[in-house]
Amino acid sequence: MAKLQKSIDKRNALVKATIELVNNRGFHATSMSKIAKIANVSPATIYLYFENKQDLVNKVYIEIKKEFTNYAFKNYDDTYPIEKSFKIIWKAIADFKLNEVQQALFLSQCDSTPMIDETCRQEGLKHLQPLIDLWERGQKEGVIKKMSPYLLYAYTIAPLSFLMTMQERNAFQLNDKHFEDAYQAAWNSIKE
Amino acid sequence: MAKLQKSIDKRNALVKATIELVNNRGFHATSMSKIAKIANVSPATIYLYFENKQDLVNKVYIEIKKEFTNYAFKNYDDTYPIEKSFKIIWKAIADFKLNEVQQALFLSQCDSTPMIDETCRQEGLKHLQPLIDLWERGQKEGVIKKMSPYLLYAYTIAPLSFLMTMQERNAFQLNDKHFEDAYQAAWNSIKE
Amino acid sequence: MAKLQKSIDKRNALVKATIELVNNRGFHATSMSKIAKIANVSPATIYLYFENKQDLVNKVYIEIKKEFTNYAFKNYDDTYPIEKSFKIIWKAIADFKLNEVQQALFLSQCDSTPMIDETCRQEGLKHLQPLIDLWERGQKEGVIKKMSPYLLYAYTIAPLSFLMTMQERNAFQLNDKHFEDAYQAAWNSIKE
Amino acid sequence: MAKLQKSIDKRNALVKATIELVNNRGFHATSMSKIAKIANVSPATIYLYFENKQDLVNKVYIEIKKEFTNYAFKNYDDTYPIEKSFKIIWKAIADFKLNEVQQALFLSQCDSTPMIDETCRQEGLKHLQPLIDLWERGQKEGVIKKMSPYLLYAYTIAPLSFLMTMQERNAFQLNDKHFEDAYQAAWNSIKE
DNA sequence: CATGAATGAGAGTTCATTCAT
DNA sequence: CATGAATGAACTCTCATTCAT
Repeated sequence: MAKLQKSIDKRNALVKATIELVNNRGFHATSMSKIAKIANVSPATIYLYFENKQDLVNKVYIEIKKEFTNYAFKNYDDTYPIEKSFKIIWKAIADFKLNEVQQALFLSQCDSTPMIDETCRQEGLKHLQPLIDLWERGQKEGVIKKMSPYLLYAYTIAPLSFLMTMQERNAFQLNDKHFEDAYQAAWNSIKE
Repeated sequence: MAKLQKSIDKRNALVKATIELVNNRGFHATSMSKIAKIANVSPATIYLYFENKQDLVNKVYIEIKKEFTNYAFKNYDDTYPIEKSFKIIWKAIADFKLNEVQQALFLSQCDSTPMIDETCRQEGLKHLQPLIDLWERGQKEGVIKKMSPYLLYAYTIAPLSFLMTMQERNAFQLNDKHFEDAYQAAWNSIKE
Repeated sequence: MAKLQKSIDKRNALVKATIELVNNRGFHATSMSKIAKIANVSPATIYLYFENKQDLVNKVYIEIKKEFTNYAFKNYDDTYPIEKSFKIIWKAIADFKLNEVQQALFLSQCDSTPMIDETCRQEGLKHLQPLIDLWERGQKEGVIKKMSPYLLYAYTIAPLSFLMTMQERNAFQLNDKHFEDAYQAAWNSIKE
Repeated sequence: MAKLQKSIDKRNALVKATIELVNNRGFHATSMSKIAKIANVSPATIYLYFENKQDLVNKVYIEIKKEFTNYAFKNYDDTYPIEKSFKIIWKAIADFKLNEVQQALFLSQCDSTPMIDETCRQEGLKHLQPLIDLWERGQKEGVIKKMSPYLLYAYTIAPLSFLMTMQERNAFQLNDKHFEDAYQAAWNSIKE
């Protein structure tokens, strides 16, 4: 195998191991040596790819956040009407949270604890702009309620994080009906 | 001062210190000696009141959760009509998250990380039963959509946690208009 | 044994172990765990008495330097004539270097490497003032050559460090005749 | 450029980097990778020229020591009278310590710490033989005091190391007058 | 000849917890 | 009831060294 590929593989293994451990045990119980063991490398090797533990978790956060936003807007086309556009994005985000559970859980934990540098968090937010823009257009067209985008986010996207967490903890199982109900609830809460 | 009172004061100081540190630095950066220092006691003293670190954080979680549910239902009276009842509870919960920010933030962090024992989390959930019951009645009366209570919670209460976190990070400032918008969004998402 | 005494004993054991290791292996090969092992305490215990490794070695340096100057001036009385005074101090210093070999070697190593903070070194120098003053008086009385005190020190005290090091390395053995020769050489190099 | 020359250049760069780091940071803070970085080579390259870290510092020591003795005796001619000969050698040594400060500081640090193998130190001493011989002749002619060569060295050469260190630390600045004073002090301490 | 990637071992330091007082 | 001192274990991170290329 090419040297470069081996490098990429190792880095990926480290990222994966970090996510897995933080999700299952929490950041406080995620040590560099555990990460190394799961990724099948020496602890010292981590420091070839990341400056230190904080840098590791920061970079993982940013990368996963980028994956998330790419996923969210992958089918989005701003020529569609507002509600259709919103539905496409909302479903994509819901899909991400249900299919890429590990990544989504990791983001959720980062977003509600002080384990990530503030600057990284800001960085991660930028890529949501298309959704904000869509909402603004929707408000101008009188299709969407005139509320702060924070409220719009709180009532359409944030609930998905909650549901994903519950599902992960086996509290309940999301089925197609739930999924449809959830979309209706989201749309009802923001439509004019 | 009575000996008993001094004991209670110390325990309270420990609980407060734990919340403060977990909120500001995160669980991973909250050490027993830091807690002791902030609470103005010796590290050894913690072990007079709590078995170990896990027990400390578990007990703090349960206590705050109890405060939270007491607060949520303090004005609730199950003879009122459904929507009025829901509004009372929702507003109480919103008040808690806006006024008792430290406690609410702590709960939020506990609920989205593996820092609390699963049994404690279950324990914490039980006290929400009156709200579940209210929803069930509402559904029977045809006032509230026939959705899983997890969905109802996701779309009415979970958004408040998100908004509180944003407010805490100075991302935005909740005013009365937001507050009213938020209630409408919550109600719209679950009303039949 | 009293608690305080046990504390003092532990600190002393740490200081002694540090000197021993730095002398025999060098600063680069003196690890905190080796120090702890020789002092018969846990590595963590070191940090009850010293902030970190640098602080440990800084403090040891300053303490030994103080012992050294106390020793140097213990029989000194500034009413004696210049040469008698000088001889008393010189002999005291020579005695220190020959009798308190470990301490003297440690100082010597600190003084010719960058292992000590510059401020500590300055601090250590202050206590030599009486010797500087004596030389100045001697120069005014025309008994001592009008040279920089650095030169006076270089030709009277510095040679003793060299001889001590040689003796420690078993290169040669200082006897009474050497001792007398050395004093004469020192005095000849600075007398008017 | 010839391949051989490039090799020599690399080795020289390594030697220079080692001296620089040991002088400025101390042996304890001089790592192989830092040496490599400053010398602009890969860490692995060091091991093409030196067996390991100890071998590197040993060899640098011996080489600089050889430069030092070459310098010391470069104008020496054993047909001159004793004092003239001594003066020539002393001034050469003083010149070395003032002009080749980096080399001289490195030797000084090696000579007062256990960072060099004992055998290397012995090796380094051998080349001083002409000075020892000169002193012996001087003693036979009754020009130089009948003292151990260790004492003669201690009072003529060792002070120069002290002065050089002080100058390097900006404690004071050697001028021509100091230089002359120093020679007189040296000679006075050993002349019959 | 030269290297960047890799690593086991060990560095300094902090931790949760205990215990004599 | 309360403590400061003490510690073994574990932490993050760096080191000297090796090896496939």
